[in-house]
Amino acid sequence: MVEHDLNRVFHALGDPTRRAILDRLAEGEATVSDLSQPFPISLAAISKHLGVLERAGLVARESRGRQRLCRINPSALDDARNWLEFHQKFWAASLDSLEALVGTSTRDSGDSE
Amino acid sequence: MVEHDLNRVFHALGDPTRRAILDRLAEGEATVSDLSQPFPISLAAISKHLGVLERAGLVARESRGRQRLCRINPSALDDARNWLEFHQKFWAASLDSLEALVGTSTRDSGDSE
DNA sequence: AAAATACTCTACCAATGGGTTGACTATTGA
DNA sequence: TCAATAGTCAACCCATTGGTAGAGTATTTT
Repeated sequence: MVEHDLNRVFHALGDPTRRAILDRLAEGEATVSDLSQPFPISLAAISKHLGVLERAGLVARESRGRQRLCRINPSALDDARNWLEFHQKFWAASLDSLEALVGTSTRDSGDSE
Repeated sequence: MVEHDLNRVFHALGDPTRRAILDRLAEGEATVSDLSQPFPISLAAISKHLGVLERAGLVARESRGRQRLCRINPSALDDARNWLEFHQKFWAASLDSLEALVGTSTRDSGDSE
Protein backbone atom coordinates (compact mmCIF):
# COMPACT_ATOMS: atom_id res chain seq x y z
CA MET A 1 0.00 0.00 0.00
CA VAL A 2 2.58 2.54 1.04
CA GLU A 3 5.80 3.09 -0.86
CA HIS A 4 7.59 2.23 2.28
CA ASP A 5 6.24 -1.30 2.26
CA LEU A 6 6.86 -1.77 -1.44
CA ASN A 7 10.49 -0.90 -0.83
CA ARG A 8 10.77 -3.56 1.81
CA VAL A 9 8.90 -6.21 -0.12
CA PHE A 10 10.80 -5.71 -3.37
CA HIS A 11 14.05 -5.48 -1.51
CA ALA A 12 13.30 -8.70 0.35
CA LEU A 13 12.47 -10.45 -2.91
CA GLY A 14 15.67 -9.22 -4.52
CA ASP A 15 17.81 -11.78 -2.75
CA PRO A 16 17.91 -15.37 -4.06
CA THR A 17 18.48 -16.87 -0.62
CA ARG A 18 15.38 -15.17 0.66
CA ARG A 19 13.33 -16.30 -2.32
CA ALA A 20 14.55 -19.83 -1.70
CA ILE A 21 13.54 -19.54 1.94
CA LEU A 22 10.08 -18.45 0.84
CA ASP A 23 9.95 -21.37 -1.58
CA ARG A 24 10.75 -23.80 1.14
CA LEU A 25 8.37 -22.13 3.53
CA ALA A 26 5.59 -22.51 1.01
CA GLU A 27 5.70 -26.24 1.65
CA GLY A 28 4.82 -25.63 5.25
CA GLU A 29 6.02 -24.19 8.51
CA ALA A 30 9.62 -24.70 9.41
CA THR A 31 12.08 -23.87 12.14
CA VAL A 32 15.08 -21.66 11.55
CA SER A 33 17.32 -24.70 11.62
CA ASP A 34 15.16 -26.44 9.04
CA LEU A 35 15.39 -23.42 6.82
CA SER A 36 19.14 -23.07 7.20
CA GLN A 37 19.81 -26.66 6.22
CA PRO A 38 20.04 -26.30 2.42
CA PHE A 39 22.29 -23.27 2.63
CA PRO A 40 26.03 -23.12 3.17
CA ILE A 41 25.76 -20.12 5.44
CA SER A 42 25.47 -19.72 9.18
CA LEU A 43 22.30 -19.92 11.21
CA ALA A 44 22.80 -16.31 12.19
CA ALA A 45 22.78 -15.30 8.53
CA ILE A 46 19.50 -17.14 8.00
CA SER A 47 18.11 -15.46 11.08
CA LYS A 48 19.01 -12.11 9.55
CA HIS A 49 17.30 -13.01 6.29
CA LEU A 50 14.23 -13.98 8.26
CA GLY A 51 14.34 -10.60 9.92
CA VAL A 52 14.25 -8.92 6.52
CA LEU A 53 11.38 -11.11 5.40
CA GLU A 54 9.56 -10.46 8.64
CA ARG A 55 9.92 -6.68 8.43
CA ALA A 56 8.58 -6.90 4.89
CA GLY A 57 5.57 -8.72 6.30
CA LEU A 58 6.28 -11.81 4.23
CA VAL A 59 6.85 -14.24 7.06
CA ALA A 60 5.98 -14.47 10.73
CA ARG A 61 8.04 -16.07 13.44
CA GLU A 62 6.41 -17.61 16.47
CA SER A 63 8.19 -18.90 19.52
CA ARG A 64 7.58 -22.56 20.09
CA GLY A 65 9.62 -23.73 23.00
CA ARG A 66 13.22 -23.10 22.20
CA GLN A 67 12.59 -22.95 18.50
CA ARG A 68 10.92 -20.43 16.21
CA LEU A 69 8.23 -21.61 13.89
CA CYS A 70 8.25 -19.66 10.64
CA ARG A 71 5.33 -19.40 8.31
CA ILE A 72 4.46 -17.43 5.27
CA ASN A 73 2.08 -14.51 4.77
CA PRO A 74 0.90 -14.52 1.16
CA SER A 75 -1.16 -11.36 1.44
CA ALA A 76 2.01 -9.33 1.88
CA LEU A 77 2.64 -9.98 -1.79
CA ASP A 78 -0.55 -8.20 -2.74
CA ASP A 79 0.99 -4.75 -2.83
CA ALA A 80 3.85 -5.89 -4.99
CA ARG A 81 1.58 -7.83 -7.31
CA ASN A 82 -0.84 -4.96 -7.61
CA TRP A 83 1.97 -2.60 -8.43
CA LEU A 84 3.28 -4.90 -11.12
CA GLU A 85 -0.10 -5.64 -12.59
CA PHE A 86 -1.20 -2.04 -12.71
CA HIS A 87 2.01 -0.84 -14.26
CA GLN A 88 2.24 -3.60 -16.77
CA LYS A 89 -1.23 -2.76 -18.01
CA PHE A 90 -0.50 0.92 -17.93
CA TRP A 91 2.69 0.49 -19.89
CA ALA A 92 1.11 -1.80 -22.39
CA ALA A 93 -1.55 0.79 -22.99
CA SER A 94 1.00 3.52 -23.42
CA LEU A 95 2.94 1.39 -25.88
CA ASP A 96 -0.26 0.67 -27.75
CA SER A 97 -0.94 4.34 -28.29
CA LEU A 98 2.64 4.82 -29.35
CA GLU A 99 2.30 2.10 -31.92
CA ALA A 100 -0.98 3.52 -33.06
CA LEU A 101 0.73 6.83 -33.53
CA VAL A 102 3.62 5.29 -35.44
CA GLY A 103 1.37 2.96 -37.37
CA THR A 104 -0.82 5.65 -38.82
CA SER A 105 2.22 7.77 -39.56
CA THR A 106 -0.01 10.80 -39.45
CA ARG A 107 1.56 14.00 -38.35
CA ASP A 108 -0.19 14.86 -35.17
CA SER A 109 -1.52 18.41 -34.87
CA GLY A 110 -2.12 18.32 -31.15
CA ASP A 111 -5.40 16.56 -30.45
CA SER A 112 -3.76 13.73 -28.60
CA GLU A 113 -5.03 12.32 -25.29
CA MET B 1 13.41 -16.34 -16.35
CA VAL B 2 16.68 -16.96 -14.60
CA GLU B 3 17.23 -16.17 -10.94
CA HIS B 4 19.84 -13.78 -12.05
CA ASP B 5 17.29 -11.61 -13.83
CA LEU B 6 14.81 -11.80 -11.00
CA ASN B 7 17.48 -10.44 -8.71
CA ARG B 8 18.02 -7.49 -10.98
CA VAL B 9 14.35 -6.80 -11.58
CA PHE B 10 13.32 -6.99 -7.93
CA HIS B 11 16.33 -4.99 -6.91
CA ALA B 12 15.54 -2.33 -9.49
CA LEU B 13 11.95 -2.13 -8.25
CA GLY B 14 13.07 -1.85 -4.65
CA ASP B 15 13.99 1.80 -5.00
CA PRO B 16 11.24 4.45 -4.93
CA THR B 17 13.10 6.82 -7.24
CA ARG B 18 13.36 4.10 -9.85
CA ARG B 19 9.70 3.21 -9.51
CA ALA B 20 8.85 6.89 -9.94
CA ILE B 21 11.01 7.00 -13.05
CA LEU B 22 9.12 4.03 -14.43
CA ASP B 23 5.85 5.74 -13.60
CA ARG B 24 6.82 8.81 -15.48
CA LEU B 25 8.18 6.80 -18.34
CA ALA B 26 4.86 5.02 -18.64
CA GLU B 27 3.39 8.28 -19.91
CA GLY B 28 5.76 8.23 -22.83
CA GLU B 29 9.36 8.46 -23.87
CA ALA B 30 11.51 10.98 -22.10
CA THR B 31 15.04 12.27 -22.04
CA VAL B 32 17.29 11.90 -19.04
CA SER B 33 16.85 15.59 -18.25
CA ASP B 34 13.09 15.23 -18.44
CA LEU B 35 13.25 12.35 -16.03
CA SER B 36 15.54 14.13 -13.61
CA GLN B 37 13.32 17.17 -13.36
CA PRO B 38 10.99 16.08 -10.54
CA PHE B 39 13.83 14.84 -8.37
CA PRO B 40 16.12 16.83 -6.11
CA ILE B 41 19.15 14.78 -7.12
CA SER B 42 21.81 15.22 -9.75
CA LEU B 43 21.55 14.19 -13.38
CA ALA B 44 24.37 11.75 -12.78
CA ALA B 45 22.36 10.01 -10.08
CA ILE B 46 19.40 9.67 -12.45
CA SER B 47 21.73 8.31 -15.08
CA LYS B 48 22.87 5.67 -12.60
CA HIS B 49 19.31 4.73 -11.80
CA LEU B 50 18.63 4.39 -15.51
CA GLY B 51 21.63 2.08 -15.74
CA VAL B 52 20.14 -0.15 -13.07
CA LEU B 53 16.77 -0.15 -14.83
CA GLU B 54 18.45 -0.85 -18.15
CA ARG B 55 20.48 -3.78 -16.82
CA ALA B 56 17.26 -5.17 -15.38
CA GLY B 57 15.78 -4.94 -18.87
CA LEU B 58 13.06 -2.54 -17.73
CA VAL B 59 14.02 0.43 -19.86
CA ALA B 60 15.99 1.05 -23.03
CA ARG B 61 18.04 4.11 -23.83
CA GLU B 62 18.50 5.25 -27.39
CA SER B 63 20.82 7.99 -28.58
CA ARG B 64 18.97 10.80 -30.24
CA GLY B 65 21.34 13.56 -31.11
CA ARG B 66 22.96 14.70 -27.93
CA GLN B 67 20.18 13.34 -25.80
CA ARG B 68 19.10 9.86 -24.78
CA LEU B 69 15.53 8.85 -25.36
CA CYS B 70 14.35 6.45 -22.67
CA ARG B 71 11.41 4.16 -23.02
CA ILE B 72 9.89 1.34 -21.08
CA ASN B 73 9.92 -2.40 -21.65
CA PRO B 74 6.84 -3.88 -20.00
CA SER B 75 7.68 -7.48 -20.84
CA ALA B 76 10.63 -7.38 -18.47
CA LEU B 77 8.10 -7.42 -15.67
CA ASP B 78 6.80 -10.81 -16.76
CA ASP B 79 9.34 -12.81 -14.81
CA ALA B 80 8.67 -10.89 -11.64
CA ARG B 81 4.93 -11.07 -12.07
CA ASN B 82 5.04 -14.76 -12.83
CA TRP B 83 7.14 -15.40 -9.78
CA LEU B 84 4.71 -13.47 -7.58
CA GLU B 85 1.63 -15.03 -9.07
CA PHE B 86 2.91 -18.56 -8.87
CA HIS B 87 4.07 -18.21 -5.31
CA GLN B 88 1.02 -16.44 -4.10
CA LYS B 89 -1.15 -19.25 -5.41
CA PHE B 90 1.22 -21.84 -4.07
CA TRP B 91 1.24 -20.26 -0.65
CA ALA B 92 -2.49 -19.77 -0.60
CA ALA B 93 -2.90 -23.45 -1.30
CA SER B 94 -0.50 -24.38 1.44
CA LEU B 95 -2.31 -22.10 3.86
CA ASP B 96 -5.61 -23.62 2.84
CA SER B 97 -4.47 -27.05 3.86
CA LEU B 98 -3.09 -25.64 7.06
CA GLU B 99 -6.39 -24.02 7.87
CA ALA B 100 -8.27 -27.15 7.01
CA LEU B 101 -6.04 -28.85 9.53
CA VAL B 102 -6.63 -26.20 12.16
CA GLY B 103 -10.30 -25.92 11.39
CA THR B 104 -10.66 -22.15 11.35
CA SER B 105 -12.58 -20.48 8.56
CA THR B 106 -10.59 -17.30 8.22
CA ARG B 107 -10.14 -17.90 4.56
CA ASP B 108 -10.74 -14.62 2.74
CA SER B 109 -8.94 -14.45 -0.59
CA GLY B 110 -10.23 -17.46 -2.43
CA ASP B 111 -11.32 -15.85 -5.68
CA SER B 112 -10.50 -18.08 -8.60
CA GLU B 113 -8.16 -16.79 -11.29
C1' DA C 1 22.44 -29.20 38.19
C1' DA C 2 24.90 -29.47 34.01
C1' DA C 3 25.18 -29.87 29.17
C1' DA C 4 23.37 -29.58 24.81
C1' DT C 5 20.17 -27.35 21.58
C1' DA C 6 18.05 -23.44 19.07
C1' DC C 7 18.25 -19.25 18.41
C1' DT C 8 19.25 -14.14 18.81
C1' DC C 9 22.31 -10.22 19.48
C1' DT C 10 26.39 -7.63 19.06
C1' DA C 11 30.49 -6.40 17.04
C1' DC C 12 33.04 -6.64 13.02
C1' DC C 13 34.42 -6.94 7.85
C1' DA C 14 34.27 -6.52 2.83
C1' DA C 15 31.29 -5.39 -0.82
C1' DT C 16 27.50 -2.85 -2.69
C1' DG C 17 24.33 1.14 -3.22
C1' DG C 18 22.82 5.84 -3.62
C1' DG C 19 24.57 10.09 -3.67
C1' DT C 20 28.02 13.83 -4.83
C1' DT C 21 31.46 16.45 -7.71
C1' DG C 22 34.42 17.29 -11.56
C1' DA C 23 36.39 15.96 -15.85
C1' DC C 24 35.25 14.26 -20.33
C1' DT C 25 32.59 13.42 -24.97
C1' DA C 26 29.31 14.58 -28.28
C1' DT C 27 26.01 17.43 -30.31
C1' DT C 28 23.76 22.02 -31.04
C1' DG C 29 23.64 26.89 -31.45
C1' DA C 30 25.59 31.60 -31.84
C1' DT D 1 35.08 28.55 -34.19
C1' DC D 2 33.60 28.82 -29.53
C1' DA D 3 30.33 28.23 -26.02
C1' DA D 4 26.42 26.07 -24.14
C1' DT D 5 23.73 21.76 -23.61
C1' DA D 6 23.01 16.65 -22.61
C1' DG D 7 24.78 13.01 -20.83
C1' DT D 8 28.30 9.57 -19.25
C1' DC D 9 32.26 8.20 -16.52
C1' DA D 10 35.43 7.87 -12.65
C1' DA D 11 36.64 8.84 -8.10
C1' DC D 12 35.09 9.40 -3.86
C1' DC D 13 31.88 9.42 0.68
C1' DC D 14 28.93 7.30 3.79
C1' DA D 15 25.10 4.11 4.93
C1' DT D 16 23.47 -0.38 4.22
C1' DT D 17 23.94 -5.34 3.30
C1' DG D 18 25.27 -10.08 3.52
C1' DG D 19 28.36 -12.55 5.70
C1' DT D 20 31.26 -14.12 9.86
C1' DA D 21 32.37 -15.33 14.86
C1' DG D 22 31.39 -15.26 19.53
C1' DA D 23 28.78 -14.20 23.60
C1' DG D 24 24.27 -14.47 25.66
C1' DT D 25 19.36 -16.41 26.52
C1' DA D 26 15.90 -19.66 26.74
C1' DT D 27 14.53 -24.23 26.63
C1' DT D 28 15.26 -29.34 26.58
C1' DT D 29 17.60 -33.33 27.81
C1' DT D 30 20.47 -36.16 30.64
